[in-house]
Amino acid sequence: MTPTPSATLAQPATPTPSATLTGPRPAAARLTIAEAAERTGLTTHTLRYYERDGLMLRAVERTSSGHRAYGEGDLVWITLLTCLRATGMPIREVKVYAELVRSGEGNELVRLDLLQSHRARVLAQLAEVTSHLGAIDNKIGVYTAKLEAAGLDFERAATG
Amino acid sequence: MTPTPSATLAQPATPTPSATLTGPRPAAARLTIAEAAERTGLTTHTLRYYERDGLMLRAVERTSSGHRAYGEGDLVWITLLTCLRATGMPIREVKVYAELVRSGEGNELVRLDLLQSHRARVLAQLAEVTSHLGAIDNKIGVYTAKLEAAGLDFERAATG
DNA sequence: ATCTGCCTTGGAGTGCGCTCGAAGTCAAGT
DNA sequence: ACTTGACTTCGAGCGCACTCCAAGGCAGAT
Repeated sequence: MTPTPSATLAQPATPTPSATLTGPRPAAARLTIAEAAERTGLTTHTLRYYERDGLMLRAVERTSSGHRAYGEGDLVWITLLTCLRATGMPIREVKVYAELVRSGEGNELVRLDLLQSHRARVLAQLAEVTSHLGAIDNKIGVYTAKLEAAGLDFERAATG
Repeated sequence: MTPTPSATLAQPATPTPSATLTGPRPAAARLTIAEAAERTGLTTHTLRYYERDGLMLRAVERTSSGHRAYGEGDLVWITLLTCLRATGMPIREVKVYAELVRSGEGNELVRLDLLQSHRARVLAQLAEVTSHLGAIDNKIGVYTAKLEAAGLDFERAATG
């Protein structure tokens, strides 16, 4: 394939000055945008779009050449984003949540509220979809019965 | 409110020549588009859009003045449309289904296939949403615990 | 030195599903 | 006769969430 993509970035123990910015741990692995895309199931386009749109907690780190370098924390956050988005939270609301988290401690109650009302909406929507699915199941039952009957007719005709 | 809206249309036993077109029954009640909208939960805009877009089985009947007059069959069909749409079937696929039904008997197997693969997709999506909801529930649990702990601290501080 | 390939940016484009507006018709009420 | 209000059509507009493009930068391989 291609040469190791994260050549300049993933030097496991390099004492880069920015290492201390992320935390006390020496140096976490950094991923290129393509790798992050693969891990998260999003496209690179979408990852850039999310960052542009303010859905990330902070700007993603960069290598010396300006390429994005995703850390473990970024991936964890993107995973949460994906949960919220996949359950139907609009981007504008995800953004609100991100802003709350970004602004630090003290608003946990607001965040909880936001998550809980989202949860309620999701439950309602699950119930609705399930009920509509029931109606579709009925329809499927009708067609199945119809075709089974036709099948019997056919069998009778073929056998008789 | 407004005077009886369906004045010209809903004359229960009028032997209008078009009555026989719908079926052997004398005269089914006909609804204005506004009434149909109210019953189905769609807007009048959406009802017209669906018809324009070929989602209806046939053009909705009209009064002498050109107004739409929805019959029971139309409402039943719209209800099915709503089930399909609410479970995430794209309009283009609903259209395919409508075309199958429109083209008469003989393609029941194809219709069944379509409904069953839709059903499978819906089940998959329900599972996905449910699983992501679980992750969100965890997050909610974390915040709840955090706030409960803070609440205890607060209580201790207030009491002590 | 040049080629390859992944990355960067800002901005434009796409697909879906409505949603709305303008201009006009019709029937009933005053 | 005129006003009101619900309806008609056609076509444009909108919000959402991507998705893509053009032009360019940088690093490693040949």
